[in-house]
Amino acid sequence: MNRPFSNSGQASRRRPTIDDVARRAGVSPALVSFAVNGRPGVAEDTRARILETANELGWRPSASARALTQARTRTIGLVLARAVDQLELDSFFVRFLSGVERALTRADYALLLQLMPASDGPGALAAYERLASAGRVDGFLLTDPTSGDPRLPLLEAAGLPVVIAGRPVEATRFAWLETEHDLGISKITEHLLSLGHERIGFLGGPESYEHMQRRAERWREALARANQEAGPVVFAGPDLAAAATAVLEDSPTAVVCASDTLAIAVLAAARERGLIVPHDLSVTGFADSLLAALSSPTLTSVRVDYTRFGEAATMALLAAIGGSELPGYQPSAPEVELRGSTSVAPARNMKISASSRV
Amino acid sequence: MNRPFSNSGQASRRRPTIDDVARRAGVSPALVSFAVNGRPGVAEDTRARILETANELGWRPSASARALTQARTRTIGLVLARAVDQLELDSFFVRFLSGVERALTRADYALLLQLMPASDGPGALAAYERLASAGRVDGFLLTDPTSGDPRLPLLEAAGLPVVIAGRPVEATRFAWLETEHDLGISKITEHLLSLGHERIGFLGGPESYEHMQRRAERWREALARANQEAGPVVFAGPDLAAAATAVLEDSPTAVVCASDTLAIAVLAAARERGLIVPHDLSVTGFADSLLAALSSPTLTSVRVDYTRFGEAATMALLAAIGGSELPGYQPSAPEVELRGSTSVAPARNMKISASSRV
DNA sequence: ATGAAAGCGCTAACAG
DNA sequence: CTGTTAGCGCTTTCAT
Repeated sequence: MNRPFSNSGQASRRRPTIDDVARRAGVSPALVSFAVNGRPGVAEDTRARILETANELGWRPSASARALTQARTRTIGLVLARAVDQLELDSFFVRFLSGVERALTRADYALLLQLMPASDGPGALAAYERLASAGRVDGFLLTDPTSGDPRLPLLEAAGLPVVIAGRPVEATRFAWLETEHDLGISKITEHLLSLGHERIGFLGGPESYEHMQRRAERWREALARANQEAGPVVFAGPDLAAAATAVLEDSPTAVVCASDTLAIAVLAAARERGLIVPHDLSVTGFADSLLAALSSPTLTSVRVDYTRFGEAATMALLAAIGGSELPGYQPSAPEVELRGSTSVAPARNMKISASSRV
Repeated sequence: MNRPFSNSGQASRRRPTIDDVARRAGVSPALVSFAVNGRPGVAEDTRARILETANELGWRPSASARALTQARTRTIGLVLARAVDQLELDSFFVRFLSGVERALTRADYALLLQLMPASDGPGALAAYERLASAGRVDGFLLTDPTSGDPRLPLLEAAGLPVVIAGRPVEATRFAWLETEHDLGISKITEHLLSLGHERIGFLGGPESYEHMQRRAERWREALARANQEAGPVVFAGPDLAAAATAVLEDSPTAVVCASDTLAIAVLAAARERGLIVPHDLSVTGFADSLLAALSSPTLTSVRVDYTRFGEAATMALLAAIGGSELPGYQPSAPEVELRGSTSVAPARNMKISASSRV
């Protein structure tokens, strides 16, 4: 099936340069530069003539030349170190990315994306190092901060602007911002409590992630507030199915999952165990992905606006790069989307739950 | 939750330049350049000393400066114009991307990724135009070719190397390569036929995509070979649920879906209709995503090696950029992964299907 | 084997 | 308002 037709296109006529435009418009290159950069001090008609000429020639300033003179590439870097299987079903990244792009496009910036096998920790570090020392990007967006995150010292040494999308564990001089994702866990746990569940488990992703620890914490706190003992806690490794099976071992009546994917895995594990969801077991997801609406049963899940998060993080980074005041970010509260995977606790199936605080 | 600690890091000491390295090593800048670029004609010990000095200073050639002199950015562009919801559950892109990155990293190239709302057709075109005319990339990778694809003339005019990941509908001078994804549809349709199904429907994604048309075609051909009439055909728009409902209207006993997501939607629609899968209805997916293994029932699906596809496409593009011979690509045959969503046709539930050709 | 010098395409003082 | 002159950091002839 590999039948290339011919050569794949050569840059025949060379791209026009600012000199071509200047000559054609009968002005100096400098004036062209001023005109296209919207600087004051260019006669209106001259500016118009210049822009028109530029258009005729299809000329735009070369990003490379510009990068050299301004010491700015108009590019930011994002290194994603997660297993392909993980990324694939994780609505976070796609949504986050689309927010990033939205902010970037407005500012005429571009995104340099580097994907890395999650296993390759040193590889990811090297990627940051490479991009930074070659001056390929003006700054980095960091996601998934961990405790003892090795990227922080590396990037502080590199002296590039960085914004962390998430909450750094150790102190850092980098700006960071975070959603109220953990509030979603509090809410959904409280919801389960209000349904009468008395044995609520927690299934998280990799424990090294700060956001996973925090979600577990919120779950624990919510139970504590209700004077309940914590149910089983499992942090999943690569084998989601095994983790899902493990969390069910202690027979919880409900499991709070830190992602929709994990929740789907629990649904599958429950089925194998002969449990009917939500009759015998309530399960909640996180992220409210398309998955949640399509699964069987549909998934009660937490919705967080990751697109706006990506947008805000990017705006913060652009501000840091430009040396301007960091814009504020007021995260919207996560919402619990009630669907078919949750109901009153098994022992109380006959009762009517009076107060469903969500 | 937005509590930046302080300013987000300024480039304190300026990055070292080639002159710094040259001075420190007691040679000329030119020699440093030769040394780091592995050119012959540099004494071994001199080269060693230079490289060591460069390392001490943490110096690497500036990508911007290099881009200017070599008229090459070492960056390729990929513009993705799909709705976030679509991307989110589509294993194609993540896998394809990871293949792209694999090839890129080896060649010390980087990826400029631009995400676009699918709705914004002109926006995507403009994105190509912007990246090309600013010389931000050395070439483009195109996915999802459509009939009358407006990107082709635009990019041919731009004179940049392009490789199409997919099969262009109209003739183009760009190289292209394609998986044997459609063979997967033939296989899976034949499998359903071997199970005795006599009313097999097809649910595809947007019909404008060449690969969707082709899959539908293969499905139809497989039925024709078996002297069967084609069952219902639906190409889904944004509302997957509606499309899934529509394809079930004519009561097929099996539905071949062009993606796992569509298949999951059919599972949901079937449930609503009171159909038991696979007892009353067989459903097949495409892409063999994690989803297929986690859904309920698990999904019989087609596995295509999209990672290798992304890698091959990228290698082809790099070859085109470098002006070297295009490498060959021998796609591996897609495999059908049998799972719980398919079984013998309802009318023949009592029979034993003798020959399961997969 | 090494160095000097001229650009790559643009922007940024500084003059006029 | 507009043009001239230097670079930005690197690569690349062309000498030596």
